[in-house]
Amino acid sequence: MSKIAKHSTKHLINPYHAQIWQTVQLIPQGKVACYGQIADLAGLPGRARLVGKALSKIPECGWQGKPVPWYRVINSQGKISFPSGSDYFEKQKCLLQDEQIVVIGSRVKLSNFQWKPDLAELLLSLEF
DNA sequence: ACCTTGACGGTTC
DNA sequence: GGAACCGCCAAGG
Repeated sequence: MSKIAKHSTKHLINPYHAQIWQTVQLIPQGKVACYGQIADLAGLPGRARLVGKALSKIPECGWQGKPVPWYRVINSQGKISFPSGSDYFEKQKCLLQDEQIVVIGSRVKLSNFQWKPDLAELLLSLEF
């Protein structure tokens, strides 16, 4: 019986990650958000690095039936965090440009494209 | 239980 | 701009 408990623990969804995935799903298309911004909105202030971790572990099929737009998350300097030239870098850049977001080099102008949710919007969509 | 790693952030120079 | 430095703290070894 102890065998069963051990086995199931390993496959539980990490609640921090789930919360982050859910928050990332709120970023509207055509907008971007910073790692730290997502951490704050997800109720995990100061844990930007955890957001990166969570994004790297998004399930193949998305979360709760919806895709997680990981590519809309960039760092606080407005830059894509992958090393320029890497596969992920190029992929993220393409996906952003597909949404009419202007990417120069590795930079997006936050003053033009950063998502700024208002209070009402958050209260309606967040369930925690 | 201890140590290292990070898709980060802010401060400073 | 950008590079160095430090704070942060969950995850994985």
